Amino acid sequence: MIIATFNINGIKARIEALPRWLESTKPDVVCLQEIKSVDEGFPRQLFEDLGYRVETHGQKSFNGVAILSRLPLEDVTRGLDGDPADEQARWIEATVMGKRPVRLCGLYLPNGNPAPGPKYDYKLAWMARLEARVKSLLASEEPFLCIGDYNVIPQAEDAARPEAWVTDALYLPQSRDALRRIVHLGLTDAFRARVQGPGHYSFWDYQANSWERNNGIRIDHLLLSPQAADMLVDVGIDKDVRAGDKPSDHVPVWVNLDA
DNA sequence: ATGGTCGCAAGGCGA
Repeated sequence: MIIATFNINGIKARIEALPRWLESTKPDVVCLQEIKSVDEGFPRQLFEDLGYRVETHGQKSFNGVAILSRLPLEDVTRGLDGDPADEQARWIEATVMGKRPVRLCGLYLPNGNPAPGPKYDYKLAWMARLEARVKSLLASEEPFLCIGDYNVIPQAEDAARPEAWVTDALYLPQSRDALRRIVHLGLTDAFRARVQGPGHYSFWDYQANSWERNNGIRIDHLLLSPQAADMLVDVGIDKDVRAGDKPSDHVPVWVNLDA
């Protein structure tokens, strides 16, 4: 089963590029981030016609996450526990009913810039809530994945120019510590379980010819529970998508799970 | 490099 994460940076702008990638890759399940649309504005018919069930958790203009799935989904929930006042659409969960049911969490972690400041405080608070949710899921002992745009560069090797990010919310020690704390609860970074070394990125800024210069960062991650990690067959980054017509600034990252 | 490029949505914010 191929499960992917893809920050599409606006569903309306990706109305051609997203189906093109789905048709060429045929993933079973995709978590989307930054749909930048309310639920009613999401072009669900387009994806249903391609064989996907569509579950959205949208918001006007900003944020917004969704799950596309060729397999049945059960127990879909929206929103991350821990702050009832939080109205930003950044979290969706569902159980994917394949050979073996897998709990799937799709997330769009806050960017946090500028740091320090209220946006950075929100990022760190959101990561604390994520940590609590992961602890709870681990206690259930069911296989699960937390995948999406984490807006965190885990290590220097995950940036082409780490020195350019030292004061950025994506790379500040507090951000990296918070992510490391979550991973060390017992999760596996699927990409790093299979691929070592520098030069592997999932985002290239639209500005300053970042793509042409390969000035990228790896911030889109698939974290697997121990039971899900045991099912890991393969991983990949669909880098070529960034060179297509009207691309997102992120590319899809995927895992093949024996599930 | 107090810009540079996008998306949403219709001016300015977010990334």
